[in-house]
Amino acid sequence: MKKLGSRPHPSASHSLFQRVYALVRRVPRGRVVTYGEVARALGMPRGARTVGWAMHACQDANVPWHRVVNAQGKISPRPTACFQEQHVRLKEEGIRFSRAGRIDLAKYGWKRI
DNA sequence: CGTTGGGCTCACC
DNA sequence: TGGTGAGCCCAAC
Repeated sequence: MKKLGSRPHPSASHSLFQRVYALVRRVPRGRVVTYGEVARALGMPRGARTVGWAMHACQDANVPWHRVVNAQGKISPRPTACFQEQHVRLKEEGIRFSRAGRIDLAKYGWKRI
């Protein structure tokens, strides 16, 4: 018997990436979610890295990629310029960063995910 | 059709 | 608070 684990949509017409984008699009201004939360919401409890890669590949301007941070409440470090852009965008939305560069997920985390 | 690697996470020091 | 190290998933090659 093969057990494939929890798959929300065995016959998803859209790719996983598209489902990631659809979910992230719902994150409201001034709120953030973590890669792991998005992954779990889509039925992949351990697919956080895949979500990260999906965001990396995202070219849809309607997807607020900057509202996705890591489980520590920090912007995932990467050698590209969008690292700083993410910080700027979040601050513009009113999100506060601790001196260590962390976001209070209890306060700014999107509760509806 | 096997490998690779990425905006990750979690469990431990 | 910070650093490792080992899993994990999926699209690209």
